[in-house]
Amino acid sequence: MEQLKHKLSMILEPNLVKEIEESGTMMSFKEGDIILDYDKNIRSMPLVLSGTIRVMRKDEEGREILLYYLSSNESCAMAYTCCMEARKSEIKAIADTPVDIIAIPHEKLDEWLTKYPSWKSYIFHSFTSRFNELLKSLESVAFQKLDERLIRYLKNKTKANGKMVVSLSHQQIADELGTNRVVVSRLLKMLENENKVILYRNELKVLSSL
Amino acid sequence: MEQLKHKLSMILEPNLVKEIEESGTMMSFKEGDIILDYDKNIRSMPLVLSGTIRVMRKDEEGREILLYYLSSNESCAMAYTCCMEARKSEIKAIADTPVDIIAIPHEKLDEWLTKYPSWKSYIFHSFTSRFNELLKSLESVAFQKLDERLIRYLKNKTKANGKMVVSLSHQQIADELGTNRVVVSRLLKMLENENKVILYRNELKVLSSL
DNA sequence: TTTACTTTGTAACAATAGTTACCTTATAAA
DNA sequence: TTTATAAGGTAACTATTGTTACAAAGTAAA
Repeated sequence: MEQLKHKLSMILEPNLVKEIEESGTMMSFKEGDIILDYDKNIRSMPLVLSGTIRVMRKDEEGREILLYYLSSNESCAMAYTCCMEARKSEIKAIADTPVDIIAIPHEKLDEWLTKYPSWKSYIFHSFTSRFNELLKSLESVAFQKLDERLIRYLKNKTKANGKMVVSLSHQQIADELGTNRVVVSRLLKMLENENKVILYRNELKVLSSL
Repeated sequence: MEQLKHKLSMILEPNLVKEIEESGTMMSFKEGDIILDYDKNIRSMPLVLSGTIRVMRKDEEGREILLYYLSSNESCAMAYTCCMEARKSEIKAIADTPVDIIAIPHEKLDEWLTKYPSWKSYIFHSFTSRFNELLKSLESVAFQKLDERLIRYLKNKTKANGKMVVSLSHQQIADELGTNRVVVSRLLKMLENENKVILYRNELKVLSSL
């Protein structure tokens, strides 16, 4: 709780931090836990205290795509809009590492917007960040070849999680990139031959040369 | 001006409409005019009264991508975030048809957010819409083949502009889809053979069978 | 009416990505 | 330890998209 106070006080005004403490709910998740799922009602917005959350979206044909990662002090703009408009979740949020969050009840989201200027800036800043992440993804998918996208993916992943080991099977990586396993194996093997990664079973290590 | 009043009063509260009239600036653009350009300071946010605006973004390598179209009563979330954070434009907005807008000065954007609930809903709703447009684009680029993307593009374009004629060269279409001219010519010719479009020079007509 | 320029059509080929099939090697379960 | 299952490696092939080159036709300028 002290950790929370300290982290948030860097960006939010004291009275607001106090209110967050009072009305927010601290929650912890272990790696792989589903924090939000499709079609559930969203009644609160998660604010990440520590760890990394992976946010996915599913299209009409059931194909999933990775939207972005949320790390410390970030919050989910998509969850926010769902809360505000009382819509069901169109996203899934999964703990990519062990995660601590504080869940803000939806009534407060709106109330604080008019009450605390720092909350307003924080929320709009959050929207801007998510927009930019999405735009970068869009550019990546539109213009980059798969090998470049894979490299970008691995870099993002290691950066978000703060460790150089990516604990995923080739199949899982393929799913997140929207391609298939054989292609990922092929490209990863090439990266290994270029001494940019080391491959293990269900795991790979990203080297600094990547 | 009466047209403006009527359109906005459907979604915004009367006092706010009055304020918009007082502090907003009406502007008209003809097809092809640049409404906002990269690296310019954005001091106001456009709210579209009539016509269609095409919003583009350029990546580091100078490649442009189509983000979305804005039609009647819509506003540009990207411009909004730029205004709020006093950043330079990262987008370009072009009149896709003759366009009337009302430009809202940036001081008001923030002020109204706390003052008028309907403005707050309107802005958040606008963010949500733009998010969803981007997500659809992302899904389209990630999962659809080029022929499907071209069809989606033509449908969007005709829907946004309200006419079945698309007045663009194959080269311009290729640029917006991030591919090259020969590919577009090839695919358009196939669509013509399937009686889904009719091709002319610098123009094509979308048929109802598309 | 020449001339120059732009747009479109098309063929031939190259590069990239996706698919199928099958094998080897870990790992977990019985 | 045997067996079953999951993960990864690789080859061969197909499909899709991108590239180059060139011809034909339309349009605008001289």
